[in-house]
Order: sequence, then structure tokens, then C-alpha cells
Amino acid sequence: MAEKTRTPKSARTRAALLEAARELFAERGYVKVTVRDIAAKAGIDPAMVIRYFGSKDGIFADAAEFNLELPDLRGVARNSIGEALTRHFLSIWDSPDAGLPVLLRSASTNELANARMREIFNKQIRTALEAIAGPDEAEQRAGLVSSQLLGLAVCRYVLKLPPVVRMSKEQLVKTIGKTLQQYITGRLPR
Amino acid sequence: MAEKTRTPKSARTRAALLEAARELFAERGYVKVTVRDIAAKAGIDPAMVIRYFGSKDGIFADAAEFNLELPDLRGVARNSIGEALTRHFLSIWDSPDAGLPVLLRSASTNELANARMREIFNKQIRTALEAIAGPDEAEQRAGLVSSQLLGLAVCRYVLKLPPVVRMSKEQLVKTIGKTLQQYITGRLPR
DNA sequence: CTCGTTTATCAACGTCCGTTGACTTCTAAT
DNA sequence: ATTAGAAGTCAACGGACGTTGATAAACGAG
Repeated sequence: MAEKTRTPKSARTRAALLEAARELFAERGYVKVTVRDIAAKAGIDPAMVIRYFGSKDGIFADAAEFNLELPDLRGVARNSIGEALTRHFLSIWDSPDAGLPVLLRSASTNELANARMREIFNKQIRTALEAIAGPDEAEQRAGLVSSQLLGLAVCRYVLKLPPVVRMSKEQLVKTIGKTLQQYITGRLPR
Repeated sequence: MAEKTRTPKSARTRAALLEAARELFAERGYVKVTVRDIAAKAGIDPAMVIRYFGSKDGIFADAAEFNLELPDLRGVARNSIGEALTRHFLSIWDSPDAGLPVLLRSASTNELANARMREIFNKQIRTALEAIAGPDEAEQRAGLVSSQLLGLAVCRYVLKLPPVVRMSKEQLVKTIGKTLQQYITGRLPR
């Protein structure tokens, strides 16, 4: 026990609040979670949420922050990019404190969540695809890829459609991956 | 001017409230619309909402009611089922008083919306697919179809991703239709 | 121990919302 | 014209929520 806790007490309660917030936001979405809920789950006074994060929007912004570490697609064999992307997102969505699940639940009611979601699925994926497709085509391909990835997320994590929940990760990687592959390297309609 | 208005006055205000409710719920979602908003938009007293629909949940239930008239897929050439389905849903989503847009916006925060959505995309689509696929396979295929259709809807109507919004209906029918076709008649992974 | 600073507690304010009930106005049949 | 019932108006209640400020407790440096 060389060192116990060098962190100031405040940092620990701040972290506890943030963790509670992430879990609640991820499972109920922005509007159905109250500041009092977060504080109660963390065993802390609701006023602390305001003290440390300024407002409910403030703690949501922090809870929804994260780095979408998109793999560098140039390091992946051209014909397995679709599967790689699918596997990557399924992994992210299964980790409950990743921020992306938080956004997913709140994108339809919270402006910030909506904006960040659009940023990810319009800019980040597009940038990643530009490494292997023409810049003009990249955006449209990114849109198609987004539609399938987001639909998978909605069905599996929000709506919890039985057949989509039941399918294994590898089944999904194969099936959805094949679709993404088509969207990324296949022909586009005029 | 043979007949002016045979409908009782009550039916007209009821209809006005319902129309206002549908528009508001479709564009903001359940939680961001208040009973007072609906009444104001219809130029009617908020108390009338309770009088005619019982509660906010009551008017939402009515606003979100609709018949998903799935086309009989047996009447469609086997290799153009995917395109037919895509075209059908795009048409439904573009009509603002269809109920389905209402559900789409509220599925993440309202229990009833969530349940109806699951009903449509798990039961109705599955039933339609059973006409052309084995009953055991039909459910899984319906899940995959749902994931792509819902993702398209989220990107185009909720998130409004530029490339997905920009694509024409026929472009989408071709591209997304091809994916659905694969999910309906293609091979499934083990 | 003392004292200034950080951290936490508590009660309350102001607002917004769904819902209610008392009351007025309108309508139509006798 | 009278009157019963339907339709609409209005103010208010009760509760939940985000947020605040005053106050107390815990802590660390001197």
C-alpha cells in the first residue's frame, strides 16, 4: 500500500457522479433521468451535480464525451473492411461507459446528443472512408454505412428486437459486415 | 352548399386536437410536447385534451395509431421484394400524419411507442416474410430487414444526416432495396 | 490548537406540467 | 321562451424538476 489516494476528495465524488450519470443516461436517455436520480445512485447530494458540472446539460455533455477510436482502415484488407467496422462498433456499444450508448438513447430528444451523433456518423466515418474511396463518393458511402450501423444499434440496444438481440456477435459481423462492404466498395446508384 | 357540417361540434375539435398532436409528436417526440402545446396549436383549451382523450398518454396513443398496410409480398416478383419494401416504407415515412413518424421520434422515451414499434418490426414484417421464407428463418430475416429500414429512417428523419437526406427516393430504393433483397432471399450465416 | 479553504448538507425558490372541478356559454328540442 | 344537456372557459392544485444560497462539517497548513 505505497500510496492510497492522492486524488483530492472532490475528484472522487466527481467521478462517482459521472459514472452514475453515464449508466443512467445510457439506459433511460436524457429526459428520463433527473439530477436527483444521478445523485441518489452515487449517494451524493443533488447540489453537488450543479457544483461540479454547472447544470444537468453540463454533466450530460461530460457523460457523452468520448473518443470514437475508428481503426485505420488502410491497415485492413480491402475486402474485410465491412466486417472490421461492424465488429468495432459492436464492441463499443457493448461497453456501458463508452458514451456512444449514452448518445444513442438521447439523440431524439437532446440537441447536443443529436449534434454529436451527426458529427460521428457524418464526419468521422466519412473521413475514415476517404482513405479508401474518392472524397466525393466517400460522403454518400458513409451515409449508407451509417444507416445500417445505426439501425443495428437501435434494434439491438434500444428496441431490443428479439431476433436481433439473439444473433451472436459473429453472426452479425458476417451479415451486416457484408452489407457494409457493399456500401463501401460496391457500385453506387446514379 | 347542400350540407355544411353535420358533424357534432365536439368531433371537429377532437379532430383538430388530434391533428395538432400528430404534427407536434412527429417533430419533437413525446416528452418535448406538452398538453398546453397541443391545445395552443389547435386554438383550444388544454382542458379539452383531457376531456376528449383522458390524458396525455391517451392522445398520444390515438396519435400514434395507424394501420401499417404492408403490401402482400406474394404479388411481387421474388427478386424485387427488397425494392418494393423500401419504396413502401419511404412513402409511409414521408406522410406527416401517418403515425409511424410519431412512433419513430418517441420510441426511445415512451413505453407505448417502443412496444408498438417492436410489434411492427418484429411481428408484422415477420408475418409478411413468412409468405416467402420458412417460418424459422423468417424471424431472423425480419430482424435484419428491420435493422436496415429503421437505420434509414433514423438517419433520414431524426438525425437528418446530409448524405442520406440528399439521396433521392429512387436512389435509396435501389441501394437499400438490394440490401433488403439479400436479407430476405440470400443465405444466412450459421 | 487555529484558522482559512475546500467539500458537503439542507431547505427552499421558482417554474413548468398534467390534471381537476366549478362555472359560463352555446345549442336544440319542447 | 324555457330548459336540459353538451361544449367550452378559467383558475387553481399538487407534484416534480433544475437550481440556488445559506450554513455546517471536514480538512490541511501554520
